[in-house]
Amino acid sequence: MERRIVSAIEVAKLANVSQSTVSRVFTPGASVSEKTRKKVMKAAEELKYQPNALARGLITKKTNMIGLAMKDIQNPFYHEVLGLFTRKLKEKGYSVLFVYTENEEIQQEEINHFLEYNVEAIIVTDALLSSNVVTRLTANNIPVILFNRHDKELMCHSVVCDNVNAAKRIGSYVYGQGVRDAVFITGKVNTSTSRDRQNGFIDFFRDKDTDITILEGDYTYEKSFHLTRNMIQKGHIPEVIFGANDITALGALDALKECKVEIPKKTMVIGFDDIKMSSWPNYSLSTWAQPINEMVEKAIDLVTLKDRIQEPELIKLEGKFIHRATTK
Amino acid sequence: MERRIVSAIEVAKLANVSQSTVSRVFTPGASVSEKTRKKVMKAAEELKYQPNALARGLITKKTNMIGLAMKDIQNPFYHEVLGLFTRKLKEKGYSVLFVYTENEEIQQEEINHFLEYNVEAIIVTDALLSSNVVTRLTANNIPVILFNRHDKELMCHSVVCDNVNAAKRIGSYVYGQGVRDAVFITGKVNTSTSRDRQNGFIDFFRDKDTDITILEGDYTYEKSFHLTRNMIQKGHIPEVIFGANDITALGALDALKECKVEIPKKTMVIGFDDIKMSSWPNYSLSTWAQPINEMVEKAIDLVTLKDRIQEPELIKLEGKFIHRATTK
DNA sequence: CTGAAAGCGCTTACAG
DNA sequence: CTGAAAGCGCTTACAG
Repeated sequence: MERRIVSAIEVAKLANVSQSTVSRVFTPGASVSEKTRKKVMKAAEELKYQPNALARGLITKKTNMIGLAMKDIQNPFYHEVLGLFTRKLKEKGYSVLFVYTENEEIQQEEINHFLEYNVEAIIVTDALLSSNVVTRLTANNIPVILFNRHDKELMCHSVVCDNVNAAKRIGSYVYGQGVRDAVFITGKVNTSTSRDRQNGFIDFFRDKDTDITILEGDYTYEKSFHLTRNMIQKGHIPEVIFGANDITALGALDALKECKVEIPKKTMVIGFDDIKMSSWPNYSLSTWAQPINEMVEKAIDLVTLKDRIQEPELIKLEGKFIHRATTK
Repeated sequence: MERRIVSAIEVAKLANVSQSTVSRVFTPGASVSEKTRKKVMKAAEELKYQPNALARGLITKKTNMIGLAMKDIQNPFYHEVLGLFTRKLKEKGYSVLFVYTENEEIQQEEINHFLEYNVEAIIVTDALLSSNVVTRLTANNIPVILFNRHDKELMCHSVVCDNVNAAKRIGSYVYGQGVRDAVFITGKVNTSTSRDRQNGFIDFFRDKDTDITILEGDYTYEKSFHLTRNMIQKGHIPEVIFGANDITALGALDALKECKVEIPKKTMVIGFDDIKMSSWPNYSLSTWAQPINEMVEKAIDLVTLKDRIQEPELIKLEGKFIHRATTK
């Protein structure tokens, strides 16, 4: 049994107009008389007609599809991001062609996928692209947007939270609380987010009388949990642990709890992202909330606005500190 | 600047063959001489040619796109499900057209979206469809698969974990541990998953000397947390709390902890799904692991196998109990 | 405002 | 094994 597609021709016959007219009825802005429009709509309804987006895309070269690539990780932050993108793109009439990638870098294979379907832009979140992939895409006039990542080498747009500044302000806050022994647990060190947060934090303390210890994590809960526990078992109990993201901070928090360290009295814990779980009573983690609504909107603007910016643009947004039970 | 698409014609010119031949080179199984194939491939490489999936889909009526619809919820279980679907579908050469829906029921609007792009099947997870939407889809010969939901009224396939039986076995386990006072916290009561788990649990205890209390939750952590805390504050501390899913159980667990109830000595806690967080040391939640790998595979088989089953099929898979720190 | 016609980039019988 | 041609379902100048 073949899938039967009702075409504009059938509607045209039923409505006694030409196929062109049917097409016009379904093209916003085309001139059709009200009478004709009604006649056509009635026939279309009857036949359950629906314009074929493929045929339309073929001729207009506007597919209304956006490629979204994401790396497969545990961070619920990206789940929220995905939800926002999908919804807001739909509002603007775009569909999302979705790809999960298992590699740190988006592969040519996945990009080809997008290319075959003629997506109008590619949004990459929590993953990177090699520069020749970007070059190729840009040559094809397909804008690429890095979300929550940036890379100076790459000729593409980026939308990020101002991680450096956020980390500085966190540093300033804990210093004000009297902290003289701080730990930063990194995420994956090759990510700009982890680097920026680390640099901002260190930078604030540059000429202060505070010890900063950097522990190399990988954005997983488990790694962070073990790093923290090891540190405590070696006798080092810092006054604050700042995790490169919430998941990292949560791992540290649980390790502290297991070791019966008083929180926040003895040790404060701060994360980054403000994922849903951080607000759970059991955790009540202080964290930096990324302004993901605005971030997603900016990203979408970059791909949908009429006159696209050609120069790679780096958009930084602020966000804010959320004070909960793990800070004084 | 227009997006320029390299077409088969350009490749044909460069390789000195007809456009049909170029097409054949890119059609698996078509007969082309090795010599011609090489010549064409070389030209294609040079021009960075890529067959246009839209044009191909238009003529073959095989778009290789699968529509995936999901409701916007906090449960990381669905994040894992999404990841598995995307990866496994890609392996089989399918793309995923993704839609998040905010409503309990997938709307006509979203389905139209899928229809316009001529998806070959629609997979719906954690959401429902109205029966006339399904009828319309089936009439168009587009198979619909409910994942982790089922509905007898609907003429579509379903892939679920055998929730009734799993809940029975959980009942049997805790009864064996001497439990005579059990609480079940439901999820959204209009979901088959919550209903089945509840029914299985109750069913096991039908003629046993055990009190069963049903608390109506909604699959959120917060609701479950408050339900549990209220119950404890009223003086009712049951011997086991079985949550309709892990998030629900986690909410209950945190409430118990806050009230200093000994776990699992005084009260055991059991969830359902085995999301990643359940294995975190701080929680170490006992739960029922759904066999999501197999479930996803079965679902994909249903849509990709050559001779599709016409009769709506309900596939039930077992899964297994994961014993952790919240049970004796 | 409306119709006839060309064309988007492909696949696939049909010949040879 | 290969080419010429028809056609998938649409949009869009071009006339009228």
